[in-house]
Amino acid sequence: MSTSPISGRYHHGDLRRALLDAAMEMLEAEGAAGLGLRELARVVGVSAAAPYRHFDSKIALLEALAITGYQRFSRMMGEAERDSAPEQRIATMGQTYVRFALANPNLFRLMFSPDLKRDNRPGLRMAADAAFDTLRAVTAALPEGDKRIAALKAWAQVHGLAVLLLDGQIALRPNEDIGALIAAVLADKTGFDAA
Amino acid sequence: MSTSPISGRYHHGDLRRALLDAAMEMLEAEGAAGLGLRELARVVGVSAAAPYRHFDSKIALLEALAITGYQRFSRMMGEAERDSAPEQRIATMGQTYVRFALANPNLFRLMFSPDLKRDNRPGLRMAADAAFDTLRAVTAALPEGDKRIAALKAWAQVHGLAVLLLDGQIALRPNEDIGALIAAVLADKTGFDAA
DNA sequence: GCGTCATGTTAACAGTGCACACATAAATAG
DNA sequence: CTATTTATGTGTGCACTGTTAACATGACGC
Repeated sequence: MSTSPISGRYHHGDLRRALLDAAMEMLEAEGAAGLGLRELARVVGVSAAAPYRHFDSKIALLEALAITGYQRFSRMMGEAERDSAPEQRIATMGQTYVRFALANPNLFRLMFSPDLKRDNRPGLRMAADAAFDTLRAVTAALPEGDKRIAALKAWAQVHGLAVLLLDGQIALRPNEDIGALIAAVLADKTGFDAA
Repeated sequence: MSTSPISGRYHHGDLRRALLDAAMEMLEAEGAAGLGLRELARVVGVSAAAPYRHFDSKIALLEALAITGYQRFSRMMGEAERDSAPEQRIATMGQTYVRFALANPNLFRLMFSPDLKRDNRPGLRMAADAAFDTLRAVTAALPEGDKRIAALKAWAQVHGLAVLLLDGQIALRPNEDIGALIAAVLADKTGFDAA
């Protein structure tokens, strides 16, 4: 926590930042459901109603967290895109996608939470669109054929892998390298035809 | 709702069933977070504490719902396996997987919820294992090569597709047939090599 | 009929999100 | 520099939640 409240003051100084920082920690520690506004206020050392001066509701707070999540995600994906040769681009970005999810499980879950999408405030939509634009840029690097299907397939593979790993559904072998696993799954050429 | 409480009686008759039925409806309507034990009791026409005679906690109730979810899922996947020629097996079961998710969004989400997995009661584990055993049986039908990777890839594809569709992340074209989309993604042979 | 026990009820506790009126201090106008 | 407006934090209260404990009811075996 980088904020120093200078305790005892009536006005906090930068409560919004302090709330966001503490909330992000609580989110990763307990999940979105375990993040309580009152507990959050308690942690930051402020009254229970104070957070409402900065966030309309709990969902608005979560939305702000999700937005910074999209920004981090976007930045990482952008770096992955720039730092990789065109042929490796998709593999590298796939790795980055899954690694981001594994590094920030609850933030990742929050970003894809339908509860947030429900009352779609524009801020979230914009951040999400910006992040996914980075993904869409990869479509160009896809092999020939139906690019939309190929893109969907790549996204589904990567996202499915991330979610299954997050939920502990995939049993990793002892000392197994996750990166190698991701690479193997992405590179696999098996097709499951209906004939 | 198939249960008739014969209103006015002190003892309900089959409260457990009534609770499960109503809870399943509420789950699909509102999601697991929106399912309240008190509201549930109110709907069934019973006091707020009554459900605790049949379920230790809210999480236990959700667990029971998830178990019947796994049973339905297992049954559908089993039928898909039996009713399909070996070459089409994977495609058909993939279709079934995604269709189940789309037909029971919140139940599907609940089944994969990490909150349930956290305090892993044996009943849930068994139901889940039984369901996934049906999936594991398909591994045999996979093409040659590293079967584990191919199985993981298939699972990730199908699960990712289901989750992305559920969360409204995939924009469907007007009048687009979901079945065709699933089939196209599954059949696609694009591999994303790292060289 | 009598007791036992499963299954209901009522009441209470601790916790939550949120809204209101009020207090304080920082910013701004004169 | 003072006066007033505005931003920000406090206190209190409401309606709701999950959960527990003590008590009531009635179904079932003797």
